[in-house]
Amino acid sequence: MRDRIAELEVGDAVPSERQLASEFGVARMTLRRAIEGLVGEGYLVRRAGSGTYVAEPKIAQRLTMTSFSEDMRRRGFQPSSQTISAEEGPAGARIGRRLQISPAESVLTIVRRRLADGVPMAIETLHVPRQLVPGLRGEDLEDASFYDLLQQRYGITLARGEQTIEPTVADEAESDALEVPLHSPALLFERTTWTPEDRAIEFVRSVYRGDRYQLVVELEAGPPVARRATAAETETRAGPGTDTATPVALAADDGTAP
Amino acid sequence: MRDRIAELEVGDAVPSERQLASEFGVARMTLRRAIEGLVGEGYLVRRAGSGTYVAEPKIAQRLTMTSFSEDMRRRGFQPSSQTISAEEGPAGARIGRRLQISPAESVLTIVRRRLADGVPMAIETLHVPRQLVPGLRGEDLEDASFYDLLQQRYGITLARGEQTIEPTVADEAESDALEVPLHSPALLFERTTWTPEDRAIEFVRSVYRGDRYQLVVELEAGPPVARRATAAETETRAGPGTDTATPVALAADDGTAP
DNA sequence: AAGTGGTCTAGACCACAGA
DNA sequence: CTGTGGTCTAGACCACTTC
Repeated sequence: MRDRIAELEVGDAVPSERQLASEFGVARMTLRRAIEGLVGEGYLVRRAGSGTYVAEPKIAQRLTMTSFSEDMRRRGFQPSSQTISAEEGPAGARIGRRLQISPAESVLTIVRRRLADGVPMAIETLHVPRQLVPGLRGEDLEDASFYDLLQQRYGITLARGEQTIEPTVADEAESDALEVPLHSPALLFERTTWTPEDRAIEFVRSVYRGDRYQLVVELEAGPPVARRATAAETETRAGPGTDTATPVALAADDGTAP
Repeated sequence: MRDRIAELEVGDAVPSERQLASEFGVARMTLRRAIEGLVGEGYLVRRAGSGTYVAEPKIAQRLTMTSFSEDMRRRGFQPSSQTISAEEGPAGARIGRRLQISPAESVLTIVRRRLADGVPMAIETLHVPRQLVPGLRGEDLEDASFYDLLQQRYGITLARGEQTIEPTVADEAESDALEVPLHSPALLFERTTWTPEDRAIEFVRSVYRGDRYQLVVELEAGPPVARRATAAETETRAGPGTDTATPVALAADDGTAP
């Protein structure tokens, strides 16, 4: 199915469900579910009564765990990367806790400067349990992709992550590296990433300069007004109480009704 | 279906699909789709081979356009709100552009201080086209919900919004109101919200104090490695190039495969 | 072994788009 | 009017959980 639509241009109509079903030798309902998946991923758009079409590449094609490089390209910049330092040592209490390993276990710490069109955008400090990436050196990450390396050299795939975002100001080292004045506004990101088996792979701390980096987020109205009202809930919460939307901003685009 | 599961406790097993189907007098496939919807909304969880269960109320029950109040309650605080000022006047170029109205059209501007457990958390400046909310006064929003007002008094529902997030530092007025030192790190949110008919309803500018407010975001791996590769794309983009995940952080939880 | 969700089939009727 | 997607039906087999 993916191969089939790969041949089409944006805006082209996909053959009808009935036609594709007989072409693939499956029932229409079965083919329908395949299309549903592709619609959910943003590759196709349905128009009732008319047909199914190849979708415009979305500005935010399901922004899930996008890489720095891909994000920058989408914004129209040429991404690059400089490894500043690479060290190895015991995790310590804080990093150990984040990576769910013993504080004594060895951790590889790599600091990279990320640039867009040659302009420094962020300082990224990456911590990885050493035993997960034997042989990895700092230079391996020069202008390269850590996630690709994980996948290709170590066979590690990532499933999910949790990230916190908070404002900060650039300290001396950061303002030097980012080439911004001392105490400039900046965004601090901290992220932990896990494998499908719930093993923590990395803890990353990134400082992005605030004058050049902005998060853009699409909001969607929640499900109907349908709410489950168990006895317990009615006690704890005072009610839905929707007033002005709070900035906790997540887009969920699953193709179903808003 | 919603009524049916409303009677159950968290963790309870829902009757089997076959049973519910005959109970409602529909085919199993039909009932299945109903359940799919509820799973997508986070009310139910399926366990293959075992059954379908009433889900834990999620920490982030589909974080879509959550209100300040609801967000604060979820974080365990008691939200409140103080209207600082309410003025009316021509939109001007900037606000007019954001609200897609003429710069001469009258706009209601309301400044509110948002608190959690009595502690100032944010300063929120709300701009609404006057003609959409005739009779609305600043006091109406004292400890009240703007979205509820829109819905109930004016019959306006909201469909989607777009929001930008960037770091900033508190200026004099902001640091006074937020009770933080001058030039403390803060988050600046700017949001425009639309109705289902694509009419802009509000433009909101919020400054959140950085020491007490943090965004937490769950990341998900994208769709398989399947990518559409049209000729045009191969030219423009240098390739997928996944390296370290960039902080553009959106959770999409639609219950389908990651 | 029985029951569950997951998937598929081969039909059917509907509302709507488009010529 | 024809073709399209949207929805529903009444079965079927599978892999899995649970006892």
